[in-house]
Amino acid sequence: MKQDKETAILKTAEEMVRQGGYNSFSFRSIASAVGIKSSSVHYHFATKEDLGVAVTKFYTDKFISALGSPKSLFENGKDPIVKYVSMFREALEEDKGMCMCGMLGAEADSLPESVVSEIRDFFRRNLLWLNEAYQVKGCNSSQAEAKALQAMAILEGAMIISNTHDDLAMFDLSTQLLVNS
Amino acid sequence: MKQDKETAILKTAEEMVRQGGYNSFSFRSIASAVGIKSSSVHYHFATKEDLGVAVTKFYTDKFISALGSPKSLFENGKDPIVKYVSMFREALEEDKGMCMCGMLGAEADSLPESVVSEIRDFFRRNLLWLNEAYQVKGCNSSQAEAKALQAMAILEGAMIISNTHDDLAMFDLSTQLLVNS
DNA sequence: GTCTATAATTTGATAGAC
DNA sequence: GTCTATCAAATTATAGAC
Repeated sequence: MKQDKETAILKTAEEMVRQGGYNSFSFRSIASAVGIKSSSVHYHFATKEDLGVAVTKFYTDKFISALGSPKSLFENGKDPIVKYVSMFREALEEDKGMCMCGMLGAEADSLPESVVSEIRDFFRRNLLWLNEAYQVKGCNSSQAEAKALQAMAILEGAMIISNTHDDLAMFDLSTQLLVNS
Repeated sequence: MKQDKETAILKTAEEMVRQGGYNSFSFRSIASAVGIKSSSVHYHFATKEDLGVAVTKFYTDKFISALGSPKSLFENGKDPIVKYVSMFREALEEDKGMCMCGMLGAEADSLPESVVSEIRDFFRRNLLWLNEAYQVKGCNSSQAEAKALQAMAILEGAMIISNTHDDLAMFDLSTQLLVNS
């Protein structure tokens, strides 16, 4: 696997944000984890805001890519919503903490506007995906839009509760309505 | 309204946590907002962990008290779930940011265990309330337990999404299944 | 690209006067 | 209870050598 320093920095930042939020990572802690000095992190990302924007884009692109298209999932006999739920579940299971944009969305009031803009882009793209998924499953456009938002809310909330209690069963019970329908 | 310094500190801390999380408040920022010096804040709460525990208890007690009992709400012709949803909505509307324990729950992996324990207590007491509410509305014990958890998840997630977009309509659409049933 | 060194600020926390 | 004064550590960020 290709692993240049820039990617290593982004991966480390992602992990730290998902466990403790925007204020829980520092240039030094990332540098230390990657095996370089903090000034070298600044070489790749001039300011914390720049790094915040970059890691949010990094996370969103990776997440959307891993999903595939709702239509092709459906055509292969897989329920795209079940797939979507399992993506969140795996993130919890691997002990990586919260959905990064759920975490940052909670902190939005205290974050730079450029970062908030990227968080919104995460939700916009994910809601589009879910909307398409519900239409593939037979919903009309207006039903699909509402269901997409409701699914997103359930998943973000389920992550919070499950993360707090370190209990995957709470995630499963919270999201069972999404999986059985 | 009685407003001793200790309460003023807790109120300020609550507001800051709800907007930016555990790492977004400092002894100095609280002191400045309350009109005292940081050493005086330390007089009331020796360590940040102590203050974190205290503000979480403060928030939970206030939240539960404001709810009233599901049974008496129901007997007065009010749907306890509708009341519960409106409590979260008002918090968003007054621009106070996230549910404090939703915020802290997201950050749980990086918080002192004593604080995490209080966050869990918030969820435990709220899930008990919701459980009772659904039983009052006619659910059996097992249905009520699942519905309580699902309602909590929807509300926490709806707050994240609505907070990110600064858009109450997204909260309303996310939670409409709770209100219409 | 990475390093050393350092600046300027903020942080949690303490000692001791009043 | 609140203050002044202070500390040690951590923070974001920059300058300049290699």
